[in-house]
Amino acid sequence: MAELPPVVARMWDREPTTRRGPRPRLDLATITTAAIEIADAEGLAAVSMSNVAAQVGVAPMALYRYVGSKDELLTVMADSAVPPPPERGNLPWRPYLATWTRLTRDVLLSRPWLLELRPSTPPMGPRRLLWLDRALDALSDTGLDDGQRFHAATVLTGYALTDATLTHSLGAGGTELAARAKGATEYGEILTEVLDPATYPALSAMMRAGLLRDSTGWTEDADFQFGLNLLLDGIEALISRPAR
Amino acid sequence: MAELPPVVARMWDREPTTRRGPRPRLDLATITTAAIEIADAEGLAAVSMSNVAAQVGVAPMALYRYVGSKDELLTVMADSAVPPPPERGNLPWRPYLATWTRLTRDVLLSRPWLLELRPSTPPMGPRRLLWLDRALDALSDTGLDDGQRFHAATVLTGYALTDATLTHSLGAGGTELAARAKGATEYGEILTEVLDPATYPALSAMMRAGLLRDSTGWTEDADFQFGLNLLLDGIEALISRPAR
DNA sequence: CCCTACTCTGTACGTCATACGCAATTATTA
DNA sequence: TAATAATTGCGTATGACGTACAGAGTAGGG
Repeated sequence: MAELPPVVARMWDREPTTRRGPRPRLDLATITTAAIEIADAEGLAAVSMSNVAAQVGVAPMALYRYVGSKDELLTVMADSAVPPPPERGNLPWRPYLATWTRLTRDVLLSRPWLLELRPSTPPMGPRRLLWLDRALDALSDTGLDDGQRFHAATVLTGYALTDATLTHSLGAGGTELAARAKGATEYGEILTEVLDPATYPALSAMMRAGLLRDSTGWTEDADFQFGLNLLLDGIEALISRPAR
Repeated sequence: MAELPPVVARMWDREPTTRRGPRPRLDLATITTAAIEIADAEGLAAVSMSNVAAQVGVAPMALYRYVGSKDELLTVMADSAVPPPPERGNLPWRPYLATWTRLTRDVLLSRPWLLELRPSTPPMGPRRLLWLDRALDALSDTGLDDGQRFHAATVLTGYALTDATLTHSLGAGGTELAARAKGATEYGEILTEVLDPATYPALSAMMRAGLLRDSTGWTEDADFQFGLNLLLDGIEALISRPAR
């Protein structure tokens, strides 16, 4: 039986019920909520141990009774910031996974600081695992085996993340650099200006043809739909293929 | 015409050729190479302005004549660390994009610190754009329009990134937290222990069935292949669909 | 009632990014 | 050739940050 890392234990409320010493004035959820509020309001850079401690009315070092390090706090935040997954209802796998993936992307866009958080650990928190569970459940009628379903979900998550990253960086940038190059139009202009058609034939041709430049009728939503259908087509092709 | 951000200009050697003042003792490439060496050897955390400056034999503040901030340096690193894309030869689009995606993943796994790097900007460096160009080029015979090809490439990149992240975090972890939970086996054990079958029916069933636990015959490569074929199937379905 | 485990706090340390100003150096202009 | 202007490299300084450590107070177990 594997020993649980301390933070994981606290994420799942696996603390021993009775303990000595003064009763804790905080719990992990309070700290996490405060940290998330700061991140929502002022960005991830403002999430310092001092700021979080001030937000919950405690000295900075007190937080270390609940979290082993700032990194652990960020890990917990990355899980708690995720809302519950959508209800399945009696939707077939394909439309359910479509909204599932879209909502995953929307969460990332509504909390852009989640994009700056690179998970150094596979998901182990209750919220993200709940999302995973629902995706696997949606695929349970399809005849795919465990590994296939697991990876289908992984692929969809990855797509949501990629699309959110791209959309966000083309939209309202956060960094100074991104602020300078904000907007798909300006990005296209920069590329057009910098690319040598000899070494970048396909890309520069595409740019000169006006991709990303004339935004007439362009909706990022259509782009998302496109890639999503691509993935779902792939899954469908896999399902309707004879089992091996 | 869009003004180029200063670092972008330097990445593309768009500096005026003659300038006053002392001749620069460095250039951006030297600094970047040094920074990459440090990241390769000691990890991204060891890439501080002081360390990089020491590596090239200069005072820390001297670097700011070449880079506007540490963030910019990281951006440039993220581009320079990427090798040239594979040659197309006369491969059809599908096998070419298969190795293209696999190599993308391999690059990320051979330089894990690239995974920790948040791309806050769409790719604007010469190396990454070259990769993009080759993928677009491979799709040029397929009858897909510009937007479709662009997004197909995006999807493949995203998949490589997702898979590399997962593989890396299940393999040799970097963080303390990941070190504790290293290995797919132990990850599976943790999940099995922590999941309540009532709220996580699909996932806990899958775990009890032994996914991720008995690694007999399990190769991460097969997993990668699986997801990749899924995507390529999706693209293929799109190609053979009548144009709209 | 004392001991023991546990919580919170204040202080302190080392590191980091980077703002500012100065001296040295070179191309341009007079 | 001499003066000017631009630009580089460097030293110093600052404020913020993560966190190690030690002590004081608190509550349950014996």
